[in-house]
Amino acid sequence: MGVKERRQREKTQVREKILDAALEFFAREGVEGVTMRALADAIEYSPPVIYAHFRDKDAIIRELCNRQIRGLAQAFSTFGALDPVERLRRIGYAYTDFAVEHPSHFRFLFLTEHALPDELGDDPEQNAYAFLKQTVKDGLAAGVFRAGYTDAEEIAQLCWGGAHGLVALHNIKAEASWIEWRDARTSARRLIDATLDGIVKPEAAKRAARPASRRAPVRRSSR
Amino acid sequence: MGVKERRQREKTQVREKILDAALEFFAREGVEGVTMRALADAIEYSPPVIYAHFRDKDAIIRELCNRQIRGLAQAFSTFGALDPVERLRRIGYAYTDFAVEHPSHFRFLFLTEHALPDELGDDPEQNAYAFLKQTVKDGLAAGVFRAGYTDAEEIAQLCWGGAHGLVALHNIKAEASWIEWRDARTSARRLIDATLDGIVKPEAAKRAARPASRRAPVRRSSR
DNA sequence: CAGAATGCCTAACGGCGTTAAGTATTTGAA
DNA sequence: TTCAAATACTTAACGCCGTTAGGCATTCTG
Repeated sequence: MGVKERRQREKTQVREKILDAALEFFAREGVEGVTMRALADAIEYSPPVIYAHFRDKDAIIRELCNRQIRGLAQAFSTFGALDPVERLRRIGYAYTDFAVEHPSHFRFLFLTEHALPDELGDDPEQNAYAFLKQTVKDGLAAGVFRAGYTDAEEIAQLCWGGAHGLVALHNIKAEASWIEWRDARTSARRLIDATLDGIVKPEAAKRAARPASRRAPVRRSSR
Repeated sequence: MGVKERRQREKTQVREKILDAALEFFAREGVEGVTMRALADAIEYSPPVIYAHFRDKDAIIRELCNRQIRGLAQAFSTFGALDPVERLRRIGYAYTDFAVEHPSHFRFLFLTEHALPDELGDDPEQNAYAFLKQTVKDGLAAGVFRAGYTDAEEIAQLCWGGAHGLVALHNIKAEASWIEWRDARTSARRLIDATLDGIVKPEAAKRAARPASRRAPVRRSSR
């Protein structure tokens, strides 16, 4: 009796259709471009069908964002073998790249408040932060930070904040004509470098591997 | 014939009542807590009356925010006599203090996209940015920045981004239980100090006056 | 005192997320 | 094969929202 299996398969297919349609609207027009009625139109069902697959609209967006940020968290983990300072740098770069490449996802995840998922354990966003914090702890153990920086939690927050600021502003104020925006990727990297220079000891920064590719020109323009 | 005057006076009184009520809702619940119907209830008029005073809801919020940020821009201008580096530091501190003290205003101004006012000339937000840029130019003229920092616009954006990041995250993620937030004011100051250390030459940082009050404990907790 | 202008209201429009209620269709067992 | 139960899906609605149309008083102007 493959009935159950077929039904399950059909159900996940519809679920994927919803997510596909949602992603298209979301990437193009942000969270406000995703409406349940437009979604229903796109998948050729009536609106209530969506609620058989997702608790509410927020759950759809969160699923989209979690899928993207999972990749970011995985990228973080590939930096595990590097020197702590260089690892921090790479984490920052990956974060700002994510912000520039997925502005809608970034906005939803880090520029708006939204209810947390029920299952807190395996939230990729949380994992990424935990990885950052672990990196800071490794750095503390290696004594790379300047005098006065002893609290891992605080240092992690400083690093996150340092990487976050510029891409956040760029995301929100990209249309402001009174700012002559520079390339967001390049500026973000410069800010991360400067912040790290301000936090870590000079000799630790020197000690960290600095491959030439790190300062190579970025691929695309900022918008 | 004081009729016109009286009418004008009555009109501005109603306008102020709208703004007062809006500020109360806005400060407590953010932009979503301000609804035209609730506003109408509060001022004891029907909703359409509001449209005789403001083009739309956005204009109300913008007026509230402009009033607050005007104070910030004025605070900036009092730093004009200081050494450029110290001026940058004070600008950053004032910015993050504003973010912590007026979270709803800060969120609307710097964490969400919204239409710009028609009159671009005297936008305080724009003025504040212009002041920051001028300070950077003064710093460039005094040669305080490290090698590689030559673009005033970019440096201004780095400074803004450096101050912005942590308070922005704190504003949006204050409820996230997986972050053990440190005091936002203190952390923001540390991040600003670190970023400046990374951008300006060490001797220029030393040269800048560093009053003891700058590192004094802040007045209130972060929320 | 007529006519114009103003102030203010009720009612509605079209949008949103979400839910209730009902009707087909499909399923699994008697 | 028949029949009840479960499932899939629909239309219609609820209660919000920002905003606007239309109309009734009141007030001002000449």
